[in-house]
Amino acid sequence: MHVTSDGSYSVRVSVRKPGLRERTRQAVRDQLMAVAWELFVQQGYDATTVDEIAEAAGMSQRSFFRYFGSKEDVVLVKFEAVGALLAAALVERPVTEDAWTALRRAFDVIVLATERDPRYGLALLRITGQSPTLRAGRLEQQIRWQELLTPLVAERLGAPPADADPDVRPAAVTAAALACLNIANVAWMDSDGTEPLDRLVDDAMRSVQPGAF
Amino acid sequence: MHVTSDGSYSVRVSVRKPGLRERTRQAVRDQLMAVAWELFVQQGYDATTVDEIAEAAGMSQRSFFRYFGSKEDVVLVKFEAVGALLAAALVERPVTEDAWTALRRAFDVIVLATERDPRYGLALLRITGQSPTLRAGRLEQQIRWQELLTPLVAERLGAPPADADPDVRPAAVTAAALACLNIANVAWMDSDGTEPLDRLVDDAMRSVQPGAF
DNA sequence: CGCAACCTGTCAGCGACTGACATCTTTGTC
DNA sequence: GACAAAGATGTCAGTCGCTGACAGGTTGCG
Repeated sequence: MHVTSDGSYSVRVSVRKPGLRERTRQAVRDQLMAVAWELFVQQGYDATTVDEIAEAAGMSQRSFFRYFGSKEDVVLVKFEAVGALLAAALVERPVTEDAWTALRRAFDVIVLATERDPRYGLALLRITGQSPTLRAGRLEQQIRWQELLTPLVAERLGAPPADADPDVRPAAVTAAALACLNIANVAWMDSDGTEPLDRLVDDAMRSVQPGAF
Repeated sequence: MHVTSDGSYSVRVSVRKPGLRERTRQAVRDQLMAVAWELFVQQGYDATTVDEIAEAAGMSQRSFFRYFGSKEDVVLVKFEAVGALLAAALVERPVTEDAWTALRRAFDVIVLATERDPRYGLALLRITGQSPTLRAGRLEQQIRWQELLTPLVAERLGAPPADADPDVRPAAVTAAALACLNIANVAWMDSDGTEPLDRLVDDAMRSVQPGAF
């Protein structure tokens, strides 16, 4: 909040147009991500130091950390947006669909994006699979997705059958579905993108889906 | 391998009795874990430095790292054994049981251990929930469990229905079950151990179980 | 114009972790 | 019991990720 000379307040609402400052900031972020990406692909994640990235982008290490909270963030931010996309796709599904099917269909946004540019997805999975830190970070991101999707799944499941003070069902269903997605992704990566991701996700989710046994 | 003066070889087989050396080594490890545990409980994981742990155990920081690969390992080794226990419990289940039920029953070894000493389990979950590093490490451990259990689940599922070059079903089922276990554990912790873990695991796994919809 | 907000680099420091070296004890063998 | 290999330990120095504090420059806006 900023107090003007006449004593009135001008509160910044987030509906303001980007402004040059923020746009440059985002541009730098993007460039930093691009530079880091290239280095990671070339020499691996662990073998690349933050100093290298910063220097390649023409700035000090300290400035790098003003744009990203940590080294892994440069990669992991790529996953952040996906959570919101997934949630948006899920609410779009017709209410008549059961939770499991709706989740499967929501995953299509990932499947389609991957099919559109398999090499990018492949590289992303490979890089994030390299270091334990990154593997862990990806899992953490999945937890965020889960937290985002669970309330939406809860609506579809309806009220719990009985007392059940803490209803674990929505979280369980969501987590199970995400686990399937994850398995499919790994299998897809292991096949070098040969196997159709579409089918892998289907297989994974069908094998757990209600009525499979 | 050791070459003796007459030119013969004496190869050490791993079937040797513990020996004082290994026993002391294990004792030091245990003591290190105990000391660290106490410090973590008292002042938190992040607020505790490796130097503190080492000093409290009467050794140098360097020596600490000769017993544990990393700071998080001191806590995470506690999960290592559980994987083997889980696998052992799973093979014990009758072959007539379907994979999902067998997994549920295998999880009883965790449920029972937790009910026997709830405070320990509660503290363990709380500590590992503190730092992002530890949360991530716990997830990594679950991946180990998954790798251990997947082949066993594969046996129960039998041959894939058709071609299905890479059969994702065993991994999917295993991962989904572990996800349920995880959800139940978190819910149990959130309830401060009030809710019976037994029921939470049941609820979580039933909600995903085949035939639930 | 002038001022405040923002961005920058530099320096210093912490904490996790590692390699190398020297020292001392234990262990197995003759 | 002497001897040599193997193991354990401490110290030192160094890397890397990350952070706070300070000083100076640039930009946006009234």
